[in-house]
Amino acid sequence: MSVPVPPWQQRAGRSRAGRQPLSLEAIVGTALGLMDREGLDAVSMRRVAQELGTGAASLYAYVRNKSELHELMLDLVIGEIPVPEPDPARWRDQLKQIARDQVRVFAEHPGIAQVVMRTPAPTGPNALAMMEAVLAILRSAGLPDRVVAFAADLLALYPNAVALERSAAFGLPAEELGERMSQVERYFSQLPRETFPTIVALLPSLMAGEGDERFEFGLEVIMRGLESWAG
Amino acid sequence: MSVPVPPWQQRAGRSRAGRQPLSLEAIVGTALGLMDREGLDAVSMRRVAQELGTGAASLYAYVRNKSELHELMLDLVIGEIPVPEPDPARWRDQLKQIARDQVRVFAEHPGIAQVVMRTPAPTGPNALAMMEAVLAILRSAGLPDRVVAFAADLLALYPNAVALERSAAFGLPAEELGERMSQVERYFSQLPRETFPTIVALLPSLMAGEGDERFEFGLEVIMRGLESWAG
DNA sequence: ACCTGAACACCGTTCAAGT
DNA sequence: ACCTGAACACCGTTCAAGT
Repeated sequence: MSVPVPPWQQRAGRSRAGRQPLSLEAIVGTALGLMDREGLDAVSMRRVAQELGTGAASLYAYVRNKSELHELMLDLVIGEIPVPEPDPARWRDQLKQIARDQVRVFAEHPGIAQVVMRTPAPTGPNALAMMEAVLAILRSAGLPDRVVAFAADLLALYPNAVALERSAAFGLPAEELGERMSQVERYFSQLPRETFPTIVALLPSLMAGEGDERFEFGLEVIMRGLESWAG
Repeated sequence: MSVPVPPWQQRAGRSRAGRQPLSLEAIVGTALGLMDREGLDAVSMRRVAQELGTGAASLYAYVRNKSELHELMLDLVIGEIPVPEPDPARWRDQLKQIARDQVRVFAEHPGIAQVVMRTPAPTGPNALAMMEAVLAILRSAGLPDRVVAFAADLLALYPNAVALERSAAFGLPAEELGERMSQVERYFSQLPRETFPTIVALLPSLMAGEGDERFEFGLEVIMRGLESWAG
């Protein structure tokens, strides 16, 4: 039972020396893969290190702390969002499409939305490239500088918030979420009409609409609002 | 050094029996106080129990798990947001004021914004009362039912997201945040003009505007967007 | 019914010691 | 310079045992 492992088998498979040398890229990539498979909570320093065949302490040679690791993961994900060439004639469509792509890419990496809201101002290279494009598109629409700056904020915040809302669902197992939603619907339909007349009256509309329909509505509200400042 | 504590002093001060009997109200209130003083991360089952002079296991007689505790805290906070009587003539102002009050109240309880985005659909009594009021105001504006339902979503999401963004800042000590912001500004001003022409050109506007000014802009965008559906 | 201590299986981060 | 094991001070939740 306690036969020593022969040297040529030691640290096989998961060995850091055997598989891949420790590097920032390997750490961030491993962390991202772990998050994709098991969610953000699984991305602990210990688990990431374990996947790389080392101990948690070794990671601190490459990242200051766990939130720095999170921010590096975020920029990698932002890099997957396509960045269009600004076309002044299609500014509304282009901004909407970026927002849609962002929600889609974030949905492919459940957990990253939790990171983005904790990051005061994403400044990775991919975040900067995205910011440059959004600002250029808004500017080409003939909006005043200050409106451009504030609108860029709003246009980042909204898809982030929607992705975050959706990823909260991903935290739970699918059946638990479905159960919760039908519980909510049942609960709403039993509310006293005297105290909550509007909720009861609007119940069908409140439950209607897939996620995408609601998201598209929000995008359209923002676009119509922004248009009112366009010259 | 190891003199036994006399019986009449045992469990004094923090004693559950002496101070307050264990109850759902006591648990949620203690948890909220702890969050206000030390942030959401401090609200562990163990810390809350410690403040009540008991062990973590005892809390499980009152709440299913930590996230149920979080949701109870959330409804208590939502209860602090003033709910207006719907006045059809002032629907824009009323909706804006609710959004402002929500951001203000959430700012008084840093950490609660993190809870709200993890809660699929807040259904506490205070959340329901707020929802009823928002739906009634939107309906009185003459918006179609489906627009009312979707707009209520959007009008909850936006202040939540803004509060969350601001509370991320509260996680860090104040000087660290200030340092980070000026680091960002310095970094932005050093970006190559060829690669990031729009960021560099808009730098003053990007850095301008207090939080409230940006928040008010977003509210105005949403209101102007919604108006385009009003009959 | 309500409460408890102890246990289980985890955390992030630091640090002295090794190569 | 890079890496490591061990330690420190924590977690949420379960469970058998007590009152």
